[in-house]
Amino acid sequence: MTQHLDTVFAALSDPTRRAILAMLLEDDMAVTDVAEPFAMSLAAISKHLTLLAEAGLISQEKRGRVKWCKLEPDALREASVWMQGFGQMEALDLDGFERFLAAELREV
Amino acid sequence: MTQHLDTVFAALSDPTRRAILAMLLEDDMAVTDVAEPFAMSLAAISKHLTLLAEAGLISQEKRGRVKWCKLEPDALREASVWMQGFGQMEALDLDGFERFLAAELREV
DNA sequence: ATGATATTCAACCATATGGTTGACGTTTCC
DNA sequence: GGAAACGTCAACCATATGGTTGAATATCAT
Repeated sequence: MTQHLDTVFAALSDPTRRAILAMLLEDDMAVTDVAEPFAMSLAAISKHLTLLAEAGLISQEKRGRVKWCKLEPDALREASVWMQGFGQMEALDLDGFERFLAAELREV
Repeated sequence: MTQHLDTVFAALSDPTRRAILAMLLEDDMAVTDVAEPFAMSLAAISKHLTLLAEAGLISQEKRGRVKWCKLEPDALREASVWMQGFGQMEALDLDGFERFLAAELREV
């Protein structure tokens, strides 16, 4: 599990990859279309996409000669949970965290 | 802003650094005490701490010959906000977080 | 069949990262 | 003053990362 966090956070640490994720938020895209706005080679983008897929942040499905890239937002959840823990807890106070969560969930 | 996100996510991508952050959740610590549970040199831990400080995730204050390290959880907020942008975050999983944190600390 | 399109592969390069060791400057204590 | 504790610095090493280019592989269209 912590190894998975390694790859997720490493994937998020590059601005190109974060921009790609933001683009995929709008719609699924082919590799070539993902690459279009960037000032770098298609091969470089292809590598970035492979990395994102290995981190589970996107999935790729090949239909014909086109490989479609799809955002997988659930992969961010584990990392988000990890971070939320630091944001809300003053000390290692799981009771307090639990109370916070209960309140948070009631609001939804 | 995106440059700051680069350094925050990169800092979080290393398991040693995440373990250090988890330790600092409990209390402020001196560099030597942070290093104690790890099977690596003090110099290596010192470098990790420098990186965490540069990312704003911790602050360091020298009092006498001891340098105290303090968690700065607010630094995670920008990154957390970015991730929330991908929405569809399901309810936080408290049990999962608790298990994860225990595992993270055990790994040291 | 030919040619264009979509994507990856392989080799290469420069730089960053994570670790080591040993020497070094400070601060504390006796 | 001298020794021990705290921490960093500098040099070094191996590997990872982010990029390039050119060739290769599939697929589609004519």
